[in-house]
Amino acid sequence: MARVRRFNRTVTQRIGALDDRYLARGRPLGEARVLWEIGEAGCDVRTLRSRLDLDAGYLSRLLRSLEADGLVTVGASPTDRRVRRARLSRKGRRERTELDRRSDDLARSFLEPLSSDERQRLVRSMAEVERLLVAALVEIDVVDPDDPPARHCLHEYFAELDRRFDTGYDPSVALPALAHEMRMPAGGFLVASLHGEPIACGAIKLHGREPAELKRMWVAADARGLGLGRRMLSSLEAWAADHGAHAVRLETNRTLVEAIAMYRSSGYREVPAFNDEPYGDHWFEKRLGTQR
Amino acid sequence: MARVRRFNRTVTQRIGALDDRYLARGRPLGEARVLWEIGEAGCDVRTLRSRLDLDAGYLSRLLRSLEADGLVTVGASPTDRRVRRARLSRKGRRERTELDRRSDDLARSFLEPLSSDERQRLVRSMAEVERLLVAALVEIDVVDPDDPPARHCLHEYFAELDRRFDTGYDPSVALPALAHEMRMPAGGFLVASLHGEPIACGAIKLHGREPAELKRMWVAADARGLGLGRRMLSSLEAWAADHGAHAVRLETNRTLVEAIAMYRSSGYREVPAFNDEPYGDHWFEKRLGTQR
DNA sequence: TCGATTCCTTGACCATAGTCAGAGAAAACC
DNA sequence: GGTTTTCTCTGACTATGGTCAAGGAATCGA
Repeated sequence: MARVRRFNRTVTQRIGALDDRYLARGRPLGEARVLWEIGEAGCDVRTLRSRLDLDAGYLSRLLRSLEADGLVTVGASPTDRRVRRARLSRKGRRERTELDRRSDDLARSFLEPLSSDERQRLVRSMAEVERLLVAALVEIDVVDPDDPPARHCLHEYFAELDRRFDTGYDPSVALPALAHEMRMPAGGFLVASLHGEPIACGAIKLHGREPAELKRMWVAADARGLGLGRRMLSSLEAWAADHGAHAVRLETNRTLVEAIAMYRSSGYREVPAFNDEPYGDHWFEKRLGTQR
Repeated sequence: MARVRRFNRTVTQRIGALDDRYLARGRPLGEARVLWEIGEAGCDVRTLRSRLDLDAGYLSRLLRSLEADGLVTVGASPTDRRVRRARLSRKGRRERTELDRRSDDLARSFLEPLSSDERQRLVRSMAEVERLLVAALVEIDVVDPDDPPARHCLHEYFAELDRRFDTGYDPSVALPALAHEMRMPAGGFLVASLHGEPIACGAIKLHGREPAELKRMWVAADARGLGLGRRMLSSLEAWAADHGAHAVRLETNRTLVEAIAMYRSSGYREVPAFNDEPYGDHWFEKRLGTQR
C-alpha cells in the first residue's frame, strides 16, 4: 500500500510535470493537447470535446486561438453542417510532429542512463503496471452488432485485415458473419471499451449442439500488450459456455501470428479445416467446461 | 520507446489526475500540498519553499489562507527569528489525517479489483519502475563529514540505531568514527541525494595496507527498496579501491537484518570479530579488486 | 555599530483553465 | 412547415497558480 502511494507520488508527479513541460513548449498546455488530439486526419469538434472532456465554450476558444496562430483550420463537416471539423494546417502538422519528437526525446531520456538489461526490465515493468491498472478500467459488454461501437470495431477490423493479409481482404469474398447471426438468439457480440471508446471486440455464432464459432476478434493497435486479447477471448468463451456451447472453434490467417500464439497458449488445438473460408490458413478448437 | 511514451501518458495523466482530486477535496491543490508538507512536526517556511519549489510570495499567501481557515499557525522559529515556522493546529492535523486516509483509499482502489497474485505483481512492477526511474536521478558525492548534509545523515543514522537496537544506541559507548577519520587523507564520506535532499550515506576509514573499514552506512526510511543501499555499498567499495584498499570490512548489529542480507549477497563473508565494538554482533569482510 | 544580507510579507499584476447563459444555424422530428 | 433538438460560438465571469518588486524585521559581518 505504502509502495503504491509512493509510486503514485513519485512517478506521477515527476514524470507528469516533465511530460507537460515537454508537450507544452511555450504554448498553453490546453492548446497543445488539442493540437495533438486533432491528429493528422483532422477531427470533429464534438469528438475533441468528448475525448478531452472540455467545456464547449472553452474548446471553441482554444480552437480560435490555434486558428489565430495559423495552426488549424475549422470548417463545417461534410455530412452534418452543424458539426465543425478541425484540421491541421501545414504549420500545425509541423508543430505536431515536433511535439511527437519531443515526446520521444522524453521517453529516450528515461532509458538512456540505463544499461540494456535495465532498460528491458524497465519497459517490461512499465507494461505490467499499465496492463494491471488499465485492466481494471476496461469494461466488456454485450452489444448489438449494428450499434455504433460495434460498427466502429468491425470497420477497424476489416481495415486491419486488408493491411495485413498478403492478398488484401475483401469482405465479399470471405465467409460472412451477418449482424443477425451475432445477436441473440443466434450469437453474441462483445465490445471492450476504455473511457467510453471501443478498443476491442469479438463475436460468437452459436450452432446448437455443435461447437460455437468465434469471429471478428480484434484489438485496437494502441491497446495491444495490455492482455486485452486474452481477456476478450475468455469473455467470449464464457459467453458461449453460458449459452450452451461445449466447444469453440475458429479459423485464422497465417499472417496473424500473435493471435495464433495466443490461441495456442489459451488451450486451442489446431484441427483440420471445418469450413472453406478462403482467407483461412489455420483452424483451431477448444473444448469448454472443464473450468466450471 | 512507444511503450515508455504510452506508460507516461496513461499512468501519469490518469493516476495523476485522480491523485490530485483525492488530495484536494474541495481545497485548492496548492493549499493541500502545503498542508501535507508541513507535517505533524511543523516545518520552517524556507524548507517548505524549497521542497515544494514555490515562490516566496505565493507560499506566504497560501499560508495566510490556511491560517484564515484555522488549519495552520505560523510563528517565529526559536533559533532564528527571521525564519518563520508553520505548525498544524488541531484542526489542521485532523485535515491532514483525512488526506492521508484518502491517499490510502486511492492506493487501495488500484489494488482492490486485482487478484492477490496480480496485486503482488503490480506492486513489484511499480517498485521496479520507480527504482529504475529514480536511480537515474540520485547523485552520490564525496562530502565533508561536517557539512550539513552529512550531519543530517549521521543524525538520522544514530536516531535509527537507537530505535532499532534492543538496547538503544549511545554513540559515546560505541567505537567512534571521528570527522577527521572520514575525510581525506584518512577516509571518505559519501552522501546520496535526490533533488538536493540527502537520502543515504556511508563512510570509509582507510587503514593503509590493512582492510578499509566501512562505517555509518544509512538509507533514509522513505527511500528504501530503490536499490540505493546496494548502490551506496558499491560506490563506497569503489572509493576504497581507488584509494588503495584491497579489502573492506565492517561490523553490524543483529537487528539490522536487511543490511546483513545485503552484505552477504554482495559478496561479504562473515569473519571473526576484528574489533571490540560493543554493538557489534557480526563482522564481515570482502576482498576487492577482482572486478577491476 | 553600521551596512549588507537573509527571510518573509504585501500589493499589484498576469496567464491559464474553466464555467455558464444566451443566441444563431442546421438538422431532426412530427 | 413549424417545433424541437443538436452543435457551436460569444461574452461575461470566476478561481487557481504564479511572478515581481518594494519594504520591514532580524541577523550577520566587519
